[in-house]
Amino acid sequence: MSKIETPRPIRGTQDMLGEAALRFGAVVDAFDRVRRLYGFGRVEVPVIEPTAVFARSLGETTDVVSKEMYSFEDRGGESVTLRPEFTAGICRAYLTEGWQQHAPLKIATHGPLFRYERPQKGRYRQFHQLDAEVIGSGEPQADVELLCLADQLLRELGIADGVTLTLNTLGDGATREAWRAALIAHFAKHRGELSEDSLDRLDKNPLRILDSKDPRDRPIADAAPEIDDYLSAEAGAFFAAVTGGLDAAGIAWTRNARLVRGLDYYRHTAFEFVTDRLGAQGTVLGGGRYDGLIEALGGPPTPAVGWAAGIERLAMLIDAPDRERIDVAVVPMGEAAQQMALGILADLRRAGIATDMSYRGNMKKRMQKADASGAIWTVIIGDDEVANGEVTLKHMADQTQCRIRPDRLVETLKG
RNA sequence: GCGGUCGUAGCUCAAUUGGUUAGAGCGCCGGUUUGUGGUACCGGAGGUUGCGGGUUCAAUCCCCGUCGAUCGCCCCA
Repeated sequence: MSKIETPRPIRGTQDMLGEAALRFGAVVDAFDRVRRLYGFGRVEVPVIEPTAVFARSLGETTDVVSKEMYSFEDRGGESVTLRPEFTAGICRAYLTEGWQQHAPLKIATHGPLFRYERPQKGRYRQFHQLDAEVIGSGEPQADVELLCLADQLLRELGIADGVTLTLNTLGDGATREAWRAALIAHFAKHRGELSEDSLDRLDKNPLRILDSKDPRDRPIADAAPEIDDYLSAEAGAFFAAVTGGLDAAGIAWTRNARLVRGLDYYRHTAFEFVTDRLGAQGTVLGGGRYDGLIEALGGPPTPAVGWAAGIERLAMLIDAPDRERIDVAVVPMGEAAQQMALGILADLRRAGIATDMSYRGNMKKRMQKADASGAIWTVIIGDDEVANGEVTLKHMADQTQCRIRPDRLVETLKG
């Protein structure tokens, strides 16, 4: 008989147990708490979408679409894709599910996303994000509110001190086109001096040359035309309203005129919360305004703004959460005690007291497990207790114990 | 997709210039204690040194390939 080979996990996926899972959960819990405080409703959208949802919204030429998507034909012959981001799917739902009637719609979600990339620490093929969006609002207050939400989330996670909000404007459509044309003209003049990567970007994504790390590109990028020189009055006023709102809310920010977006649908506000504690994966939360996206999906002109944050990266930054512990461990000895224990176990749990009982083991084993579980109390049941209709309640830390009637347990433990 | 580093028990790491039964701590299991945990002591299980080739009398160590992790690039949150 040949040995059966255990299948390996797929590259870039994670299995989480113990602290890793607790960290992940702590991030999600904080997000869910804070999003309620801001009146952002929870939504769920599919993990799988027609490929066109992403191809249209992200742009056919972007790396995400051209080489990083998990796309395949389903059994019916339709090209489908595991979502590489949230925004496009949410906008599709906004159009196809009649969510337009709720505009401006403040919504939040979280879950797994998929990109076929080379894995690194904090970068996985199945990764997870938090996501918050305001759809159907062109007011700068929406941008400000989303940034406040992000800021408060980072504060509640205890990582705001190591993180900086960097902010930029990409202007409105006209601004962006004029600036983009000026950038292309500028970079084209220096074609011979640019890195190979940037020559490639010149065709596909010229804005990206601005934040190139290649030393050959830096002087050229630093000498490039500034967005501010192309900003329309309206776009300038919009940005001023956003920064003014942040100042009023007491949120620190720094302007980064080199901050751009890879995806074509962004307008006006672009922002990233960055840290230097995660190496190359320094962006912890990022987003911006994407007024052009819903039209790209065939919908009416609809302003929208949103952000996403990598749960894995946030989970690496927070302090380790306290481990989960139970209140009571039940320790029965013998058949009769076991039956009595099952009743007590059910009663305590129904009363909201976290209670556990080992499936097997002698008393010593069970006490060891009770201790390891972090239980504050143990309920010990042996032949004596069964005979008297009582149980022994022991406080683990004090090592004190007393006999008590089972129907008094809930009251005693809660008091 | 490109370049660098790394891959030894469940985990963190050892193993003299390539040399014979690959070690330790933690963890796990059992015992000292058949109605009492945390500490202590004793004992045990657990490795085809990631996988596949090659060089050599001999490979954890050298070479090639492959898979994986990691760092940077690319991309992106």
